[in-house]
Amino acid sequence: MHTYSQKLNSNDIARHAGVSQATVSRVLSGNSNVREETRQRVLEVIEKLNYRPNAFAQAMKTRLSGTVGVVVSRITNPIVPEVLLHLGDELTARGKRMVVWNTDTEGEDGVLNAIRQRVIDGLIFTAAGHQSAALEAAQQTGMPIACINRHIDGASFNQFACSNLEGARTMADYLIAAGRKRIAIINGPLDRSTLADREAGLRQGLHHAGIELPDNYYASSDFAHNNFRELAIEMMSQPCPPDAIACGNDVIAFAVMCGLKAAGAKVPDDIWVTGFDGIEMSGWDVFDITTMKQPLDAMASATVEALISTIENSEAEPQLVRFGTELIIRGTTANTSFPQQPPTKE
Amino acid sequence: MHTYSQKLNSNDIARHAGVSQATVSRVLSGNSNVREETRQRVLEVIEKLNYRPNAFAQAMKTRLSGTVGVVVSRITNPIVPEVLLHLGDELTARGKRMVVWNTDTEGEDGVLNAIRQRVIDGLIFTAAGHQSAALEAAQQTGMPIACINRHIDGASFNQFACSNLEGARTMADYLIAAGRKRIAIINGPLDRSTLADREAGLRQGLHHAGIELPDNYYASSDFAHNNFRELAIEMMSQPCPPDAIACGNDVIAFAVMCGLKAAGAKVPDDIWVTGFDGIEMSGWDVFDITTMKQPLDAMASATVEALISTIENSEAEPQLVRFGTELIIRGTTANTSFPQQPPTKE
DNA sequence: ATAGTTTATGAATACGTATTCATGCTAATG
DNA sequence: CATTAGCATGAATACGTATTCATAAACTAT
Repeated sequence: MHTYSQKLNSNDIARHAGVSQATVSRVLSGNSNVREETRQRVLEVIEKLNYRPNAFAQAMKTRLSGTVGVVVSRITNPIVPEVLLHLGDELTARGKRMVVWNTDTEGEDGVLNAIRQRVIDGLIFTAAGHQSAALEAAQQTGMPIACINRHIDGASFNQFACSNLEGARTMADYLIAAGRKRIAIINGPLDRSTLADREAGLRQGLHHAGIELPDNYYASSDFAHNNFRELAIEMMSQPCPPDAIACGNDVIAFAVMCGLKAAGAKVPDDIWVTGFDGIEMSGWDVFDITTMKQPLDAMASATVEALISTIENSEAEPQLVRFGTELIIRGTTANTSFPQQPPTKE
Repeated sequence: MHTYSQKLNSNDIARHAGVSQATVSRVLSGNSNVREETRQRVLEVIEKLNYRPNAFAQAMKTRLSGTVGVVVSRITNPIVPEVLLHLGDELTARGKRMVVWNTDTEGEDGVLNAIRQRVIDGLIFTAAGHQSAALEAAQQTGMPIACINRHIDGASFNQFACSNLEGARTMADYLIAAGRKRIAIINGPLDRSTLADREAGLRQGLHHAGIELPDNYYASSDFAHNNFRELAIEMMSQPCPPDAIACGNDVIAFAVMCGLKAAGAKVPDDIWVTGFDGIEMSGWDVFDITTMKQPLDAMASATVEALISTIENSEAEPQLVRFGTELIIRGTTANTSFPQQPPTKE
């Protein structure tokens, strides 16, 4: 067994500094009831001997691990690493560690064990379907929870999402204002609140403009690149194909672009395409997709802050925070003039 | 402070089962010196009361956390989530947790603290430049280390990479056999061993075929999408542009494709493009890039196995394992006939 | 049958910290 | 000046487990 032996503990520091172990502990925890002179002496010894407190002993006493779990459904979905990037930054900046589980392939055993063993102080869930044994278990055990980029009505934990409905509504308004008449929707599974809300926003915009959404202009499918690709090909093979396809997110839009390429349809000459999320890749000029950008950094920051404050003070009441989105007009749509709304936190 | 109170400890179990706490501990650790009847009785009580041992107390005694750290340089680089996916699967399957640090934006403080505090049992490093304070610190403290998708000569830890040189050599051979005459290389920073080895392999192939690599057919740059895009545009604006561009990896190839599109060059009619890595997106048909696929799952599996065995038994001597790669011919090159070598672990 | 060995168990201890309780001390209040 | 309140500190304890040591019981070999 490759372990190590801790050279120093707080007793050693105490001895060297001529104080008791309790005082060392007080210095380290920032307890104010320590004479300044004593504090300095202890800190000097700590510095000189390069002492670090034993995290496990601390965890055992405080029942806090300094670690936060993040549950993602599919880490290879390009938006996920972007979310993880911001969450990780924020957590590290606050001295927390981030452990990640990818439930799509691993299943939920890892998270469930961590919850039961209480080796994490809190849990962040990202977008996915509603059913989750881990989410239930976390709630039952009273573990602090926060959700980012997903939303469940009446939840008892903090949730941070963008204004999916309003953003999609704006997207629809934009397409309509730009003169698109035959707008189609290609979307993913509706058990994802984000996708459902966006679809609702798009439909609202169409309805408001008095535009019909015929069945043959609507398609949805499971998450698999080829599915959306095929849907796009089918969509274009109709006698009267649409002149715009609004997609539930950027990744779907990528697949749709592939399908359009295969179908020989020119973007934006023959048809416009829009996404949602504003992930990095959407700006690559093979895609160059008009999209609605989520402020992931602000959302992640708020998520972490809320989770930590829940951990530190369970009194705070749970809330749902919506973040404004930003329309980014790119090459998959031809009209670049539309009143942009600044991204705002509501 | 939102903590919890552990309802049960091993003493409770002991009392209920009519044994001592030591025996409960023995049952849990799989110690064989326990009568079968006693073991059953204890297990029943554990089951009935739904008891879980306190992980922090265990960690304090055993000096093992059950957690492994993974250091990535930039998590939004699409190959990284694929690596993390496999590493996470493998670690979870072995009952370990995976904590992730993204040093590109966070810096190395998080890892360094974890190393000094010894809250992880081992560390996995993925591809990046050579200099790393975390890698040094981990070595100094004797923490078990494994590297995946990178390689340093004479290292004192296990390393798992694919045959970058041979793979790239095969790629060059393929291009040459298919009749390409003016082969260019666009590569990233050479302090990454993977990219340096691949370039060496490409050059070796060209040299062996007696083909010159003029300066104006070689370009390298930092990792930034637009850089590679510009390089591709420049490359094509020459009086006598190349008829193939071999890129250091798939992501570079994506950017090059963007540049070629902007430059009005048709792929594969005017020019061929190849990547390396075989990441998921390379198969999307907007890209459809001919590439050399790394067996990331096997590599991740071996990495985790080696790390854990290092943790469990520090005796094993460090080794460098190379994995065979697989040529995947797609739409960015026209010739589909080339003797494929099966992916083998050497 | 007797000495020796293995097996099964419990009592006791150690891991390293945070915290409570008790205490001597200083400063403030009347 | 006497009393009180607050401050700074140490001793002792608890967190929950793994492990060592000791011991009794159950075998094995002579």
